[in-house]
Amino acid sequence: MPLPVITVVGATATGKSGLSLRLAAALNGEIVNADSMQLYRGMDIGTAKLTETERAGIPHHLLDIWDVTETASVSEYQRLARRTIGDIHARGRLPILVGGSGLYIRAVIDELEFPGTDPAVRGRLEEELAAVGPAALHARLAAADPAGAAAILPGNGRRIVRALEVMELSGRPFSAVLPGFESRYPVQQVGLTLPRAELDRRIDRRVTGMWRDGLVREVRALEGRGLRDGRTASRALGYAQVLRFLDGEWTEEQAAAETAKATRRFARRQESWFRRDPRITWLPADDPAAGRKALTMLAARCGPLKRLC
RNA sequence: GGUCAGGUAGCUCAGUUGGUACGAGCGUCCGCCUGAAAAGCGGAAGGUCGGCGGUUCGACCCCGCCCCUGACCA
Repeated sequence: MPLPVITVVGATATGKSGLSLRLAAALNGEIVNADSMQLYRGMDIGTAKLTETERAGIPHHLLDIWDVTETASVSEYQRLARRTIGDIHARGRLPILVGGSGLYIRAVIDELEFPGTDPAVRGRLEEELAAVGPAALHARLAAADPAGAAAILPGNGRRIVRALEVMELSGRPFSAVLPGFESRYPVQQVGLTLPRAELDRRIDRRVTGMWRDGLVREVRALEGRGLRDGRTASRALGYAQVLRFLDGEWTEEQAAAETAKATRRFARRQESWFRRDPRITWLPADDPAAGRKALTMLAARCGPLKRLC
């Protein structure tokens, strides 16, 4: 019989970390990070990673496992997270998956399979993309896999390349592996929401705080460890903007303003991603009783809490 | 007080030498999404073209007056 998993999701700055601590303490839980950028070592301030003290003795998993030069991989994350969840279950405790990276969450809790990748094939397709543009590649995809092409907009070069790569490597249409919402674990998902105005205020406050806490210094240090070569890490919110400041392209004030702007945009995308998952139960993040309500909700859904759902 | 420039979408600006505003970027809202996902891609809604009068079949574009902004001169 499969064992349960709790998730805490929602846009950035809604208080997921805080809620997860509360749930972990009350439910004999351990926290599994599902934030794609907190996976990186040394990216602390800009990712609002909980400090050791803030973690309050509650075990946190999958933080600081990648070097900033490594390209992120959902597939690798999926493997690690599932193994971690298995370990937590084996200890008789409750895994709480927390983060704002929607695809990462789904990769863990749903039946998603990621066909392999091949640097040579990928590289060749990317060169081709640069040469002929996305429309031509999209046409080719449409000819081979109409359903797959329909799921990707013609301007989205990156995803077209991946679809062609999957077809070339697997010999199957890309559309053969598109997912539904089939949970792999009995999962209870808690989502935190905020009114836009309040969300934006919190984002501004958070960005200001990051600058005050030394984000620029952190980026400088990471630069020495190859941040600029990192395909994923160098594009992270805050980090990308500080790099442009260090390049003299932007003033420091501009970099901060652009970070807040990009973060607002990101938060909209997160909401739109999570919104369509019907399994999520949403709670207002600005409700002081949100934590208690989450626990009540979980208790109602799962029966006596001691039995872990 | 005078001269000049300018007042067009929430913002920054294009544009028509008079014939229903082709607008663009940003913002906003919405959506998409399987090995880069804090990435990538798309759609929509927004305008009495500063105000009032005049000329004209017809004015955002011409004329007059007024208001506002900026620069310069006094």
